[in-house]
Amino acid sequence: MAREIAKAYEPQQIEPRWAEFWVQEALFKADPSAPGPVFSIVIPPPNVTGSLHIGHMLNHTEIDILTRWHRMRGYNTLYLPGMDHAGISTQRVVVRQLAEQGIDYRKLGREEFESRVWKWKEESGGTILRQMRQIGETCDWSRERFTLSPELSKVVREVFVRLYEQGLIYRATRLVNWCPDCLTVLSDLEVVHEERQGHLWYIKYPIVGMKEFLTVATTRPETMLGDTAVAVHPEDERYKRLVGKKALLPLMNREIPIIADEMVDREFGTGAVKVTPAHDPNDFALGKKHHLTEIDVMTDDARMNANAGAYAGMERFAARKKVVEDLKAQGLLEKITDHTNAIGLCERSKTIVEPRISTQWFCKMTELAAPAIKAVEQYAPGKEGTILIIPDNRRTEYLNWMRNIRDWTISRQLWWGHRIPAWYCKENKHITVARETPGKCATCRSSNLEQDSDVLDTWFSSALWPFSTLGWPNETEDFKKYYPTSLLITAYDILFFWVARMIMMGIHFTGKIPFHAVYLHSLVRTGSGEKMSKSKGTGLDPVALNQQYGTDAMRFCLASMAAPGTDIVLSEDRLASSRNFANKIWNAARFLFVNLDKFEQTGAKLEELAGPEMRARAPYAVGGKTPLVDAWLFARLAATVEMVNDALGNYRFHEAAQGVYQFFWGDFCDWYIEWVKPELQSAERERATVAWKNLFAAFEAALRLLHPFMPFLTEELWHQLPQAPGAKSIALGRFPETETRWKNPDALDDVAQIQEAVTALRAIRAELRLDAKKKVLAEFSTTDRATGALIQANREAVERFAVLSELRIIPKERFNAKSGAVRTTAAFDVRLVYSEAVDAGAERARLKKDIEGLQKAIASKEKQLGDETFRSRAPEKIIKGLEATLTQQRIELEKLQKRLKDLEGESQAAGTRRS
RNA sequence: GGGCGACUAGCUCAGUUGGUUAGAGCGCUCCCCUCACACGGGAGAGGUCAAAGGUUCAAGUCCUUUGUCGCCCA
Repeated sequence: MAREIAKAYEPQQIEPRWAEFWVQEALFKADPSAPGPVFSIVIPPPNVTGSLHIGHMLNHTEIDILTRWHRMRGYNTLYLPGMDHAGISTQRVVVRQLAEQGIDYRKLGREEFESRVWKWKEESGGTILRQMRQIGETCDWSRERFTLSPELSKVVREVFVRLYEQGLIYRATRLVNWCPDCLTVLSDLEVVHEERQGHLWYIKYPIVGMKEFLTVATTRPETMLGDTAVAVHPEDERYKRLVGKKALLPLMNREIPIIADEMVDREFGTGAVKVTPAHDPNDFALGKKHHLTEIDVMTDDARMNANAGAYAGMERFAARKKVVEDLKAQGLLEKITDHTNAIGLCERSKTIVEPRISTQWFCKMTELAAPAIKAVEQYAPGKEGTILIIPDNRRTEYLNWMRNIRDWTISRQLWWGHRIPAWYCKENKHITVARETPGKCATCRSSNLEQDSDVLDTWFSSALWPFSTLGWPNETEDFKKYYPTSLLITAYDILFFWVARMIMMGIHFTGKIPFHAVYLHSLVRTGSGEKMSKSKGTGLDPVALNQQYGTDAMRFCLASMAAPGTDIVLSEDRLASSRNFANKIWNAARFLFVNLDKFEQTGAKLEELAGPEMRARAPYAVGGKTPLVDAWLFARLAATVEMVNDALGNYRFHEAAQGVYQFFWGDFCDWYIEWVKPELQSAERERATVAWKNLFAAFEAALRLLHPFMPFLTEELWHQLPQAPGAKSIALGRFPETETRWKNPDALDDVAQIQEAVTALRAIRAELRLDAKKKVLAEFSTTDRATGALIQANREAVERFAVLSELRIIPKERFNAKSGAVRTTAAFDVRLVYSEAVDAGAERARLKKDIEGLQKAIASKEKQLGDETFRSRAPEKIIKGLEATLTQQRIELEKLQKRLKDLEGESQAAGTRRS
């Protein structure tokens, strides 16, 4: 049967087919009752609003590589997909859409709004999950979860109630981070800091009863309208006499006390600061300490309220401008200086966060954090209940953050999310927290109840994800089998948002860690090193790039750059090189299939030559002896397999990817295929058959090795090879393990030596600019008999690789190093017998350079080996190795020097003749 | 302000416990459309490993200081 295969690799033709196949066949559905060790991983739930960006692509590539790898190694594997309801983001999206239709969401009312969001979610939410199917992620789609589903919402409520009953959730009035655009409170983590160029305004506050002023410096003059004190440092000699007196607050004409507190920084501004307890965290603390009044001068959307007197109704920055103008007009503005300050922005809307006094729900963290710290601190391989965080510097970051953790604001003034299960009775404002909607107040039995209107922080439900998705609090089969999960892979920028909270909640509620290890991967940056951003238009769109270069190329590219701890700078050049790799493999397969037709004409059957049972017994021997290059190929394969398994076990994706690349391209294509081409056509039936079997066996094993990185390409090609009856997918095949019988150090050495000879001969050709097709005579000489025999035995291959008419192996005495073009190594000399003149100048320059390098290397070794302390302290192995290398280098140097001398003699002789 | 990281070839990056002439991909130079592949083959050029000190028989690798850039926390 002739196999039709396109000349070039066209991912667009093959990817959709397999993506659909994997989903249709439900190949990756987990079975808790199946045997084998467990590998389970839950997706870091992407936002329901999101679409696949390059960061997901990296994250999912790593997850899927490890998932496929474990599955192929016989693990009972679960990769659980799902989504996060993304409170603020989703609400913002739908509010904006409604606004575009001229609808004010508040007028719709809560219920109607919620149903609109659900409708939006069903229709256009969850793009990412569709994209994940497209890119062939091996999720168990039957176990898809959503944080706001009825099941998971029940878990959220259960957890909230338990924490409340345990005293770990409480309601309090605090100064919180308020986003005037999202109109909700934010946790500390949702506020991002940014350095901005601003000003310091120096404002003169008249002192009551004195003809003096106290000048304060502030970065936010509009907040002065809410000042309730002025503070100085108690030791500050400049102001000691003023403490206890009153200042008259300009513009408001309110008398406020001048207080002393050690919190005041004497170096900042004038050393005197205005105190606005309702609008600044430090001032809030100061206010509590000194029992100051808290005057909130703003509305929830950051306009000045009635407490701001004449400024009421003005937007905060307009108010700032007006306040400054008015102060100036009254002669109370001393000066304005430049000042850089860190301002807090809402992570979502990028609006400047307003510190604001507000009653919210909080989660106590120190108690939850303690065991979560311990679990990471006490990590040791195999130690029960401990968690490995890699890379190591992230572990330190985690511990530092956890040790200084602060209470978490968990309520949000939104409509989209898990509504807080707390009810207040209208009469007495008693709080009732319950799993089911209560009929009566738990305290006063009033039936006049109203549920808290707020919802929970989205991250509150994400924190439960590793166990809520598996059925907790029920002891389900899934929970028993797959929890704790094996691993969490996520980007390091959400270490605190997700990972830390998952660990705390996991341990607290299940008594077990949520995962055994956390691998934190890098961020993908743009060419200029910035974090990719859709809004700035600097993000690469993975979907478009997958379309263009192939998902396999994208996966391989990301994997090959994913060194732990380093950010990835992705470029299209790099992507193209991965695509080229895919094409290389495609064409190697094409070579097999194209040539197979010829072979089949002799009556051979591929199924017999390359079926699974046959492949399993490779490498094959001819007349009882495995051909050198076949032994070499399988030895290289064994080394690669070992390396890849080791690298993947240690999250060293880049090493694994580069190992496969090197094997497939360097060893398999560049050397092996070229080497065995004549064998495949050999008139000797046994030789040809053996070559075919080994070729197929190695290729198929390499496909399985590559499969986790390039699933589509390998699936496509695998199906074109003869497989066992009923074998459905390469993804369910076995990942190669190191076969001891493949190992063969002698074959590795021998082929390396042959390659060295070939390279030397090719180098001479290149230097002489010989026509690539012109066959020339060459001589090979060595003092080592084994080397001579080796080259003799593989003469045909060397002749073909170096395009020689003949390679003569001649004794050293007969080797004429003086004429023709020569290359020399410690082990052998080669020479092209070529009548035309060699460019002696270039040859001399090259020799001199090589000699210089060798001399340097030799000198440093001689110095080292001559040192008694070195000899007494360095390990035997190092000394022996050094000595061996030194001997080789001395031989080589001597030969090169002789060659140089000969050349110089020649040119001198030529010069003499000329004169 | 506190903590962390990076600086290696023109570019983007590897380099696991200190140990024998420091590697890859892209780009560059030269030759070749050889019957799997020009998304290819072959041969090359290119680095005093940011700077200065120190520890050591031995430093890209460990320590200190400096410079430049970046990140996290407050």
